[in-house]
Amino acid sequence: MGKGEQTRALILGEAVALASQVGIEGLTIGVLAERLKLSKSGLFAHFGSREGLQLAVVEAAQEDFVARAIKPALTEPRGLPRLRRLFELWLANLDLPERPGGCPLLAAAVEFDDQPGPIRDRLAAGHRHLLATLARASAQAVECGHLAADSDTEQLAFELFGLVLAAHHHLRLLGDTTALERARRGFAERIERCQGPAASLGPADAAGAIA
Amino acid sequence: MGKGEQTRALILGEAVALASQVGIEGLTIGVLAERLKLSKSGLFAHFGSREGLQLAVVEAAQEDFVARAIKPALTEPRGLPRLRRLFELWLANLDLPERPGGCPLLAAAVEFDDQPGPIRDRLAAGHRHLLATLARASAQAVECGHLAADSDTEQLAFELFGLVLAAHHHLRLLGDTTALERARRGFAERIERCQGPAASLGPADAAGAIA
DNA sequence: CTAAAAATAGCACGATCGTTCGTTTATTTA
DNA sequence: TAAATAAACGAACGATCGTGCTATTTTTAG
Repeated sequence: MGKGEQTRALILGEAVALASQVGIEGLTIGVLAERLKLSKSGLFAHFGSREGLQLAVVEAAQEDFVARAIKPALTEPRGLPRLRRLFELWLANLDLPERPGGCPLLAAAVEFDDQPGPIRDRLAAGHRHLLATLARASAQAVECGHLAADSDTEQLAFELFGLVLAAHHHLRLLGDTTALERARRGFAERIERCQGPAASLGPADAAGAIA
Repeated sequence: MGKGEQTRALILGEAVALASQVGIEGLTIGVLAERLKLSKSGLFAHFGSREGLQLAVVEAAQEDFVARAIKPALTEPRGLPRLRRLFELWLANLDLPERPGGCPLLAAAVEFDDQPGPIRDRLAAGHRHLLATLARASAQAVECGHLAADSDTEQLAFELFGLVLAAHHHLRLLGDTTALERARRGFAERIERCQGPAASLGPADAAGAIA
């Protein structure tokens, strides 16, 4: 790795942290350069434009999320355990100490949801990817017999997304530390509903899936 | 109403619409003045500072939300009908034609959730108020026998919030027009869970509550 | 070790930001 | 209608924004 990519990565690390507080639109080349003790122009040269920086920040945050939440979840066995792990890691991502402002991607999604351009496109793509990952994990849980065969996995993914958003909202705006626990309860009870009387499992399988 | 308050209201109307697209932080006195064909300084005088403008915009948006969603819902009879109406009006508020950027309060909440100050305080207060309104409506539904006596109304309010947030997210970022329908399904099924086998209703009451 | 190349710094630009101030126009009051 | 008050304007300020240049330093390659 050349020196260029090295400092570029260093810049993006600080930029993602800063963006978690002030948002992607609040990111400023001057402030970022001052934090890193770089010159504005030196920093600027790495990205060619402000939008280039913003896009790079979004991509860095997305890669970080994949590395923190999605990839580790894949070590769990398919089905409910993996889905549960995914949800838990996702929640953990809302309150990282190195992200003082919460998840920068959620903030960016709200900031750019009505401003067409490459940033919005990238955010939407990542969003779709996460949604698909959730739905796939849910579908695998159905295949494994952990969830009822008639479960609507896309609806489930939608609602899990809602639980995380609500947790983020409550945690950050209200400082409500019970938010994460509420989200976990919502998850557990929502899953339970997919295992209702229609579920065609042996009791052993069902117990294993719940534990 | 003197001329001052009149134009002040006019300014805030345009400001709320603009803020729905660019956010509260994206609001600019210059741009706002140009849209209204006012001078920067003339507009500025109404609020004393940029933060004063931002705060006024938040308050105007909150009052508008109360007038659009909460107050009309109170015309419904207590209990489930009122809760249902509240949820429906809330969803309608996400996609108003005069708010091209969606709900400005949700956007503002994300923007300011980590920036202490009067704006954040005001947003948090409104948030708490809405949450309390949801929980109260749910509690009344329990009293009326529309929901099971052991329903956790605060947990319910939390999850309903999540459904709305998910709908907003999907609708605006992905342009997914099925998002509102997904939220409605989530609502219906979540309510159904509060009417489960533990519910001590006569069948007539239960049918009336569901219809 | 030296020359080519890459990375960073320094400086300046036009634009826009929020804000101040004095003036002018519009509105209300007497 | 005349005086008093309120509202809106116009110009300017210092600061900061993103960005384009040219130098200077640092890293890499031969």
